[in-house]
Amino acid sequence: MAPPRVQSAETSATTGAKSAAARKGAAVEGAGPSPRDVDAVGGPASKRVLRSQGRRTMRRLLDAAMIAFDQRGYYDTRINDVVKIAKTSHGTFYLYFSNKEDLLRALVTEAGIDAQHLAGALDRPPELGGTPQWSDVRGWIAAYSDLWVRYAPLFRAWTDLATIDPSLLEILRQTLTLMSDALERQIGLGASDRTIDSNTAGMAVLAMLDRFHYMREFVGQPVDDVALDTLATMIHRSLFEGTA
Amino acid sequence: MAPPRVQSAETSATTGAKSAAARKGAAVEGAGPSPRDVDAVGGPASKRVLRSQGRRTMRRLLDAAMIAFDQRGYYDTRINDVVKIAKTSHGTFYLYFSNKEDLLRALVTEAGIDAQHLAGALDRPPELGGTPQWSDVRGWIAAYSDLWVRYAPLFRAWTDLATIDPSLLEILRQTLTLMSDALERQIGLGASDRTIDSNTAGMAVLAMLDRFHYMREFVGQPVDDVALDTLATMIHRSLFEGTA
Amino acid sequence: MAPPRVQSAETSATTGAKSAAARKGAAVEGAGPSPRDVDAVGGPASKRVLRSQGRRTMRRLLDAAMIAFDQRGYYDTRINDVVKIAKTSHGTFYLYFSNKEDLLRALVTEAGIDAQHLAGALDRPPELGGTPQWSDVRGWIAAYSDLWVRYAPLFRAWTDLATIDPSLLEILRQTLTLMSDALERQIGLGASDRTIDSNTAGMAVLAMLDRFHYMREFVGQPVDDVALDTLATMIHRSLFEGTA
Amino acid sequence: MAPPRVQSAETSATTGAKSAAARKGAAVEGAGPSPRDVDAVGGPASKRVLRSQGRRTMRRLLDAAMIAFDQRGYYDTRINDVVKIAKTSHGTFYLYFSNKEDLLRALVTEAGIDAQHLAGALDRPPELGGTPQWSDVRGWIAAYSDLWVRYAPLFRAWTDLATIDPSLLEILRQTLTLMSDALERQIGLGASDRTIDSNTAGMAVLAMLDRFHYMREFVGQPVDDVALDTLATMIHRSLFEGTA
DNA sequence: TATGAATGAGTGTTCATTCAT
DNA sequence: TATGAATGAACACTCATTCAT
Repeated sequence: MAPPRVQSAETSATTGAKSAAARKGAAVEGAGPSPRDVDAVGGPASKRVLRSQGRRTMRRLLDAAMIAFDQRGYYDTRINDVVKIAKTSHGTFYLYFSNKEDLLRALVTEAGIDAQHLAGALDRPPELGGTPQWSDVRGWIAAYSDLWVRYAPLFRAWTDLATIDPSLLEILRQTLTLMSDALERQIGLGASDRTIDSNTAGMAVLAMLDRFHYMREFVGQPVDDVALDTLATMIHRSLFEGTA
Repeated sequence: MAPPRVQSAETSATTGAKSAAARKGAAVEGAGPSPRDVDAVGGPASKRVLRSQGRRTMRRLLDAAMIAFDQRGYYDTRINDVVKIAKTSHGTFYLYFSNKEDLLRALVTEAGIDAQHLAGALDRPPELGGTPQWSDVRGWIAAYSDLWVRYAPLFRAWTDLATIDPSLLEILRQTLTLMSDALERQIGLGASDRTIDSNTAGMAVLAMLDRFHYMREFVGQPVDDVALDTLATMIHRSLFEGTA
Repeated sequence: MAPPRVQSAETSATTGAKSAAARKGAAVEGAGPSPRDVDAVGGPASKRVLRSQGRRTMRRLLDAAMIAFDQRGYYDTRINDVVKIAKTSHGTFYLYFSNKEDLLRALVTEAGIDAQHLAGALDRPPELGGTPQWSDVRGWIAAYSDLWVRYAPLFRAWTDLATIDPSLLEILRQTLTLMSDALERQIGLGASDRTIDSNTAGMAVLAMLDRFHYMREFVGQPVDDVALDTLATMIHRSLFEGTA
Repeated sequence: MAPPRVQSAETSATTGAKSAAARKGAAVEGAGPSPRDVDAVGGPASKRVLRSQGRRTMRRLLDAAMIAFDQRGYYDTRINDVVKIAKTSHGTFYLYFSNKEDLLRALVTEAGIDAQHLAGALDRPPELGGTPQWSDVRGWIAAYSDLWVRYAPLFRAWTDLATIDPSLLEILRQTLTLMSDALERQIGLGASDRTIDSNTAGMAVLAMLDRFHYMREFVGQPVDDVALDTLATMIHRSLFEGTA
């Protein structure tokens, strides 16, 4: 029914960026959107085995939630908003999720899985071996950008998600660490000098990528290829230049 | 949840960083914590002219709010929490602020003023003229770090603040732009090559600094001098190295 | 305070008056209590489509409000009082009305509709054609009296209702004008002399009827047939006597 | 300072009516506005002996209340509104009145005294002896109209005042009875036939006069001489015509 | 006598969650 | 499996009244 993504791939600014990345740099395989079929999330809240109708309803609710969070933010989203968008009823919601938090957890888990794929993809030797090249960096960035855009409502709300419940916080922390560590290892490959602490650097790169997307959106200039190229240059210079 | 991090400058983790910065790099003058006397905020919500007692109560409420936001986040803070911390009554709160949002606006305005001071301080020629040196960069970072720590609860909630009301959003957008532009100008001083779009770079630096603080706090390793040094090196390399 | 006077037509004090009127004078057809079935008020506050259960609950709330307004007056009635009488919950109330004002508007609208029926019934030629006879006048009075008694709590509160919100004021003004104009036309039928301004006279008759009911109730002598007969005589004399 | 009347005599529609009445009909002596000097209301709430400054403050509060009631109605008037208009402070209010009701009682008492004067004035033989003439009736009406206009905010709120507290209710009932009885006696002077119950008639006349003023104001056409003349004719006809 | 500040009981309203059909 | 209706705890906000100066 409704497309599972808040922004359809066709209109997404950085999807363009991504395919550009595929040309310009090395694509990070496996980081693309995992085909999100109806079974993707087992049924976080219920033990019930879902039949196909049930699975469809659940998917509708998840997608609706994503739309609602995108429009009003997590805190200002009411169960009411979600069920209205999903064109279902209040009671039905609680057939699939035990509460709002549970719904959120399901979404974050989905996003976490995609993020872990990305981390896994990062965690492999550079194209030409040895020190990562500009094109490698550009590839990471493209992949991250894609992820960000796909889950923008969750990324935007990140800060608050963390305060909502411990289990959520744990997912977030693990995902963050996973990606940060993967980056750290890549950075370690090239860092000849000891002026740079690769642990710090990994997180700094992640921080920049994450917040840059948010800020650009905030000031009304969504990220484009030019911007991503500049980021790639900055990161490559700061980490790998002169280490040849 | 998070430890109450709203503290006097003397005990702040990164205050150490700051004084270190003063030694290691060039301090950015004027960016230090403006002595926050009782008159700082005129009286954002009320037209009432406040006498000294009234001003003190208002200050108590603002400080209490900062503590409460720090402990539970904006959304989970109840007016009740604020007045309890401020040791005053429910009714008194509404004597000074028309609602929670209004209170938030007052705090954000305060922070915005400090941020503008910082932006102003950034906007001056490097110590030795010409291209900014590592010590200059280290100075910026120290100043920003200080600001972040002082207003951590607000910075953390940034994303959501923006969704709360338009006037708030405007303050945030202006502040962000101001700082980003100041950085952009500094970056323009050194960028000999055109591979880097200094506008993008300015925001990227800001993004990195902002989110890095949040992430480190998030994983339980608050920012320290070592980290800030690494950031300085990364930024300096990415923007000014080889442009001598 | 005042005895709960919201009763079924069968027990109403002036219903006696009305049936008396039917004997003594010409009944004003169509002005009787329209059978107030459950669908009477569509659903003033909500866009929700109500099923039969919902409609019953709404009716319960409307009736309860009438009782509560009768007992304590509009201003001193708490939502709490209404829901207690309706034997429902606080939350349910807000499912049907957006607030106390909205509830009031629904009631006034209902009353307005009945009043318009009455005005319509007034607006027809006298029984014998030509100048209205005493029995015609007695008929008007009986009909009005019935209306007043049925909606006594609203009539009593009239003055204040007008100050509550503009939409309410508009309903009231229209209803008043409608009835006043209908009377004016009737009066015009008989007024041979120009000493009497029939516009003024129409409103004066309405004023007398309305306030007389209130005052008698106020001094503890509810209106009876004797009183209504005297009123009929006064009005008939003042407007139509000697105009044969 | 502020004129003690809500409408100054010069601009009042029916003050014109009154002086007209003085020409057209027989003035009802003693019913004019009693000169309302500063001592008029002793100090209903406090036992304190007021000095001249205190008396002035009290007067300011009473006048302010009248203005506020006129603008927003009794229920929507806050102590705050009153003290703002009186240009005094919250605390001061409670120096003179023990609460809002007390303030209201003071005003109603004032009005009650004026009304009793009017009733007394009514209670005297007609100008020419025997049956009251048109000019007598016109005189009553003029006097009543004056009273109504002067205390319009209270007359308008009448219905609700009655529900506020028993002592208020008592004042109102007495005043109403007093006037109604005076009228009844006048009517009795002329009623040759027994078709009319003079008790009913007295209250009916009062009812008409009272509500007519309100309704005309309500539809935006304040009472004028033409209207009062028509009322006089109607009342005279209904009660005294053909009884010569 | 006057005043700005403080108080807190009382009330309206929201909304996640459960129930009955 | 789906739904409209019902619930009530939780919270925001008001405002008459008291207090301290």
